[in-house]
Amino acid sequence: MTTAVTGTTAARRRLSSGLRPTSKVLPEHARAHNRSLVLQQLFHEGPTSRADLARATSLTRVTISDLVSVLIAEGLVEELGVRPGQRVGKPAILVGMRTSAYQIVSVDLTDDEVIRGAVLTLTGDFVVRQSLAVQGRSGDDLVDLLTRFCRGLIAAATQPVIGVGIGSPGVIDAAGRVIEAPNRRWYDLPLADQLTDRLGLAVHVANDANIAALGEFTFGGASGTGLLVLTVGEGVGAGIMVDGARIHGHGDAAGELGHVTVVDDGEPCACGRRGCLETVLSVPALRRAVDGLDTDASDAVLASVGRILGIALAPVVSALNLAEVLISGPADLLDGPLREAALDTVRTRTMPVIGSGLQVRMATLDEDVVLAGAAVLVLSGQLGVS
Amino acid sequence: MTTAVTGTTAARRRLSSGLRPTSKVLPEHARAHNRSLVLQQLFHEGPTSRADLARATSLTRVTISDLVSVLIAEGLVEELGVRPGQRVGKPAILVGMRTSAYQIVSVDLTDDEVIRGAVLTLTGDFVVRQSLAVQGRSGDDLVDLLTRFCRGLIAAATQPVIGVGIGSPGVIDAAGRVIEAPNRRWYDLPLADQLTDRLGLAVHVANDANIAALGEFTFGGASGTGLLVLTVGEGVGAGIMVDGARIHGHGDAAGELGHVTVVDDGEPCACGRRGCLETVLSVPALRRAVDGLDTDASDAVLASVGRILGIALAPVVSALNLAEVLISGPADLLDGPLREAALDTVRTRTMPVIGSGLQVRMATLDEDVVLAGAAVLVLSGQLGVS
DNA sequence: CCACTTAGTAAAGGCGGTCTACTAACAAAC
DNA sequence: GTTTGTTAGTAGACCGCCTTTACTAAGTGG
Repeated sequence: MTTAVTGTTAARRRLSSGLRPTSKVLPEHARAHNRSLVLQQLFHEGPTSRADLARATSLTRVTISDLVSVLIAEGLVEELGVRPGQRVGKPAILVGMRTSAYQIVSVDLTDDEVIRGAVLTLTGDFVVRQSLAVQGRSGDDLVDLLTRFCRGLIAAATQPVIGVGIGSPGVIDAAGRVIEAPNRRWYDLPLADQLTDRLGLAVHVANDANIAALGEFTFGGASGTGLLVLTVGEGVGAGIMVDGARIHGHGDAAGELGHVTVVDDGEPCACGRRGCLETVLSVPALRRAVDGLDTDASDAVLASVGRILGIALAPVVSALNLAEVLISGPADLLDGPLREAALDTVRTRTMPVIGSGLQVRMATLDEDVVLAGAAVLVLSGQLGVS
Repeated sequence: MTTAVTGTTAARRRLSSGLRPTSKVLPEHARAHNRSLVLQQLFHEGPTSRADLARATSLTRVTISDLVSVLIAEGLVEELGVRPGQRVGKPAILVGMRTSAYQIVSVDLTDDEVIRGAVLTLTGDFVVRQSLAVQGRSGDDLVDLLTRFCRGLIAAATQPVIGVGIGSPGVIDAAGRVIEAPNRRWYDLPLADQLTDRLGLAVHVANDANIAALGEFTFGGASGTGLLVLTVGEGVGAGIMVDGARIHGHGDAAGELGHVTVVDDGEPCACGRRGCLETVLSVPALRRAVDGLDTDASDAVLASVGRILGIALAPVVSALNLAEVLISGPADLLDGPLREAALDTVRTRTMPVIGSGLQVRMATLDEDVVLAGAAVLVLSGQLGVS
């Protein structure tokens, strides 16, 4: 039964929608993309022959040879001799990324009192660590201090530095402009641009909790198609990757989970409201809650916090169809009844399709997540690798 | 005070992470991209001169002329004569997209009992509507019926059809393969490919609730950088756009909000669990809840559902830093105390940065959201426009 | 030793953009 | 009425990027 209703329903459409900033693409951008493809392959699969690169990227051997020769000339890639193991045909010459020939400078501004920094190889191995007391500095003073700190790290690097990555609390846009970071008294500050000028080196800046997800994705082997990394410290933050990309959000404030109300009429929060996730899940709050309790009682408390967390996570996990939730912070508090209760709660509060495949586990990079994430920021910004 | 801690912390990294399917880019892809850029501009801004297109895209006038001449040859674009209004210099010739010279076929499979379809112009105006009783068909039978229905719509089109868009319940991957749609008895069915073969036309298939977000984005003027469209009908679903892209999720099941537990020990749900969002927010549930109540009592009930919804949405809004939540469904139930309570609840349960900019309003496309969204699927798949 | 296989390179060709230089068509100034 | 200046659009030369085709190089296996 086919009802034909030739209609003239006037569409009430507003076609002139917001910004659509997609910009033009030139052949040279295609080249850059393919170049990144080669580096990505070498980065993740290790030494590979040109022919194999061609097969993996579906580019021709000719193009690969050309790209590789440029990368070799730049010093990013080197020939590693013939591939061992006998096969038919001409033996392949392996080429590999010179992951220890360049280094990355990473800075973690999460802590209010101390700047932590490191020099890393391209594979995320730590070469040098430094830290510096903030001593109450903020605003421009802090930028100056940060600049000096970066210079020190760059000087401490034992190989050429390809860029500087910085993870900071606050709302930071995709260009590395700090929209607001109250604790640092930074408002509408083009931090990445300023530091790029001062250091003469590419500087990338992003929210600390957000890039923790990048760190776990690239160096922790986490999902990428559906990952939430919950950073539990003085406060609670989150970084999310879905469909292979980091989520920024409408106002670049994605991941601000710490101040979602989770307890009605709960404890007062530093933000002025009550019952925020931070009032139960931050490290100080947890320490206070379990202080002086025996194991059983403490486990019960931690499990109850885990259930609260699970209730808050369930809608997020469902909405985004996440594959993994990683928790980053002190394992003695988080990696036990709390984590298990959170997982159970999310599972029971979501449909099987969503919950059954979900993992809730501890982050693998511990207190280095943010430094690792900042390194990924540089890797992906400078080399297109992550 | 700089503490140098030259470290050898062995990174416990697992670089060989999951799939990284980014594929090669050729100059012709760049061409296609730039072509879409031109169409996008014409689609949203209306008739434009070649010179203005060049300025808007930052391509050169030469390139624009070339692209436009191809588009004219294809019949997608036409010259519209000299731009009215005197200015210095040679008068510009306006070119515009021939939005009514081509049509789109859209199908909405949301309803279990009736297939709804339409022929639309490229700007989303309805030209023809048809519907067809399902009469209990499912599985391959339903595919056959759907095929015939599409043929009928294509025949009913008054202009050449550029593609077919289909919105269906269930889990559907990016290639239009139905992973599972239990109500249709479709499991692991390459629906888009099959129909493309049978119809000889590009067919795009995606989850109905997911593409509702696309529809509201393109034809409803919604955000695109942070949008959640909640579809309330027999069930409850959602579609999400963040950072300009639709979210698919790890298992292509993003947006499955209907079966998140929101009431502890609540009503039993069709899914076998209890207290799912659907048990309080679906249209049948709402109708039952307000049946026979006077206005005040009914408003109170609706507001309480709104609060429940707000509690579930708050973590999602925070995590994604959404700009808008649109509710699609019967306005008499949804657009009153329910919507207002939901907005209030989200505002009070999130930090000001997140909640203050948030809008919670009714969707603008009513029961045509899914058809509109399916049209956007085609527009964006075939022309790169949305 | 010779066929076969695989790796890598060289040369020619096609596509896609830019840059430069041109013509076309108007307004305003003299 | 001519000149000047501005803007729109096009033609040709050029460069970058990838492909196709054809080649050389270097091994295995009969």
